[in-house]
Amino acid sequence: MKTATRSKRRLAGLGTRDRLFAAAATEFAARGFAGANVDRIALAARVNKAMLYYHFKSKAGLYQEVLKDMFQAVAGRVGDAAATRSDPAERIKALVEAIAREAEARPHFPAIWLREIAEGGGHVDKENLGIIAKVLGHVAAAVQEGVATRRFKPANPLFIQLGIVGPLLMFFATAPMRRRASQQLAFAADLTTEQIIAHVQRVALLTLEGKSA
Amino acid sequence: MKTATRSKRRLAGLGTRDRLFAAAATEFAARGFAGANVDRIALAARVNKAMLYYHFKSKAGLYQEVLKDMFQAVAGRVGDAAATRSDPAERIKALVEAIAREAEARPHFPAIWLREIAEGGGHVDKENLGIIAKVLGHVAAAVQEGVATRRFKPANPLFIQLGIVGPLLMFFATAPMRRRASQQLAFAADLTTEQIIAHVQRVALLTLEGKSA
DNA sequence: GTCTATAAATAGATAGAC
DNA sequence: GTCTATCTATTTATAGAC
Repeated sequence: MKTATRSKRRLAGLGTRDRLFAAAATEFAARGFAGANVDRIALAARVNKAMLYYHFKSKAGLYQEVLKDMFQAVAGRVGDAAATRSDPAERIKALVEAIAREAEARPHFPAIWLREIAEGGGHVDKENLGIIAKVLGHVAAAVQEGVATRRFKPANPLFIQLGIVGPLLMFFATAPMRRRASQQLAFAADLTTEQIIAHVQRVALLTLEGKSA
Repeated sequence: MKTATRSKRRLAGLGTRDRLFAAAATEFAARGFAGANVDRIALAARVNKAMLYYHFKSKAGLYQEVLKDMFQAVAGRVGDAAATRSDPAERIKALVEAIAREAEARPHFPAIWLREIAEGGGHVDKENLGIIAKVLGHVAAAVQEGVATRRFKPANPLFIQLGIVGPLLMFFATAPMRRRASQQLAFAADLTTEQIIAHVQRVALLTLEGKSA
């Protein structure tokens, strides 16, 4: 199926504002904020460019909406996952799955997040920074409780977080590149979300439960 | 020390071409290819803008030089590390350290690499793609040998690679963000390269040696 | 190799009609 | 809410003198 067709289908039934939003998320993920082009966004949304300014005020305003939506969605899913498990190990596993599922639900999320990291969080306002800190807080709490009950060895929560988010973001973001090189790299082809989830969960728990250095 | 002073010191003694190159690497890392500005690069290099075109032909040409230098340096260091160890576990550890040391030596490397991943490798030409594949090949070879001698459990080399590169890139790239939030996040402050190296080495070996799923 | 001046294109944003 | 036409600023790139 051609890209235009796929994007047409994804846009079907959405109102003008939502179509602009969806097209913008894709454009920002593919090209970054500076590389994104409002003409292209409007074209992809099949909406007049002026509507973009009518609904979002500016390119920057549109980007902020995309960022906010993304962070809130991730934090929401992670918060739910953490709230419904009491066992620290189960909670870590649920956190991993929550992040991975969100990357599936919002395909623009990994690329945009990687770019924000590369940028040093330049576009991340205080509200979004708080959301990120909350996610890290969930990880830290699970680690701390596991350590308190001797189920985990002491570990820096940031390292645990990096060991979860880093591989997940890279896995999803490299999907197009891997597809392109799949002829040469057999083991890099046809990997599923389930597989990466299981792997990252296993690594996280081995790290927390395994013998220390 | 102010930024201007630091950059002035870093540029001291370099020729025009090298100063442009150094300034460009910093600019591309901070803003990405699209966000980078040739006027700003020339200003930071304290060189006339026309010299940029004289030496590099275009903004894109300059970026390609930076990319090529970066990939070759990483691949070189990783290749050396792999060549001088026979034990698979030692080789994995050496690979981790090689990548981390390169991130220290070329501070622009993590951000640029993260951006290229986010972009789906759009600027990565065939030569550079080959270099990346070679690094992944070193990881795959070490994994395979370890499995053959029963020291490692079977594992997908790509997942091992993601578990090494993902956390390392994130660690170095988030350094500025972490510094900004260090008041709120005690455990995220004052982490050293040695610590992240030791951690990633440990995780990689636990993953390869630990009990499977 | 170095610089000034400027061409040429791109792209964000808005006015104003409907 | 929607669209056309256009303004304006920015920015890559080059011509040509020294």
